[in-house]
Amino acid sequence: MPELPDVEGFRRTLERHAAGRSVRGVQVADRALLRNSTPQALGRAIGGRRLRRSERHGKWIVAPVGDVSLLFHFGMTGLFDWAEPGVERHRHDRLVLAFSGGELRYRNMRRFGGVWVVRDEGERRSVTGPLGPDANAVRRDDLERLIAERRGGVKAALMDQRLIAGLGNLLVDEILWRARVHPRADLRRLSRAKRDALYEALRQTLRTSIRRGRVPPARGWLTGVRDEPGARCPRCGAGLRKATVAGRTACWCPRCQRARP
DNA sequence: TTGCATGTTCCGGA
DNA sequence: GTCCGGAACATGCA
Repeated sequence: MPELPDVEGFRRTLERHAAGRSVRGVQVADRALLRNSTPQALGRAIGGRRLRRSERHGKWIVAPVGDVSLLFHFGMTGLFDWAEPGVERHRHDRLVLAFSGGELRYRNMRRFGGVWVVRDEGERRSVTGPLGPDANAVRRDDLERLIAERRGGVKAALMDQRLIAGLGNLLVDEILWRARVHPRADLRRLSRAKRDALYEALRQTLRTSIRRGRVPPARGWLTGVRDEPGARCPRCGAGLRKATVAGRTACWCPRCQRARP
C-alpha cells in the first residue's frame, strides 16, 4: 500500500499511541529487515529511551529515540500496526517495539524496505539518498522550477523521489488522469495550462488521500476502477488503456489524456 | 505454472 | 551528465 498518504497514516499511528512513551522492549523477528544494525545494538540504543515526535519525508518515517533516529521504509507491503498487549502477532511482523500500553509492530510481507538506525543527518541522508521536497509541501513555483530543470516523460519525473518525494504509481496515475495529461507526455512540451492543472490535481489528490490514509478506490477516482476487467474512465466512459511507462504499469484514459510526445 | 503487485537500486544503452 | 527500460530483490495471490 505505502505511498505518501499511507505512510502519513502510519506516522499518525505512531504519534497517537507511542510518541512520548519509553521503549520497554525490542523484538526483532527478522534480522534481515534491520538493515544496518543488530538486535543487540538496537536494544542498547533505544531501550528505556523515550520516543519523540516523528516526521515523514516522502515515503520515509524518521522516529527519534534517545540519541538516534529510527528510519522506516515500507516497500510495497509494509505497515505499522498498534496492538494491545497479548494480541496475537501477525506472521509478517518483522520488528516489534513494546511500550507501556501496547506494541508498535512493523509488518512487511514482501520484505522490501526495512528499518535503519542513524545517528545524525548525514547518516540519514546516506540511507535515504537525495530526496526532493515532500510532495505535500510542494508549492506551485517549486513545481515550475522542478519541471524546468528536468526533461523526459512526465510520469517518470513525478515518480522520481529525488525530484519530489512521496508520489508512487497509483498517485501519479490519479494525478495525471485528473489533470488530463498523458503519462508519456514530454515535460518540456507541457503548456502553462497543463502545468497548472497538474499542480491542482496534485494538491487535490493528496489532500483527500492523506485524509483517508490511502489513495481511495472511490467512485469518481481512477484508482476505484483501474483493476477491474474492462475498466472504463469514470469521467467519459472510454475504455482505459494500460502499458508500462517508466517501468510501472500506467493506467490512463485515451480520450481524456491525449497529449502524446 | 505464470504473471503481476501501491518500491528501490543497479546496469547498459541512447 | 541525463534519462529510460529492464532485471533483480522477496513473497503471495489470481
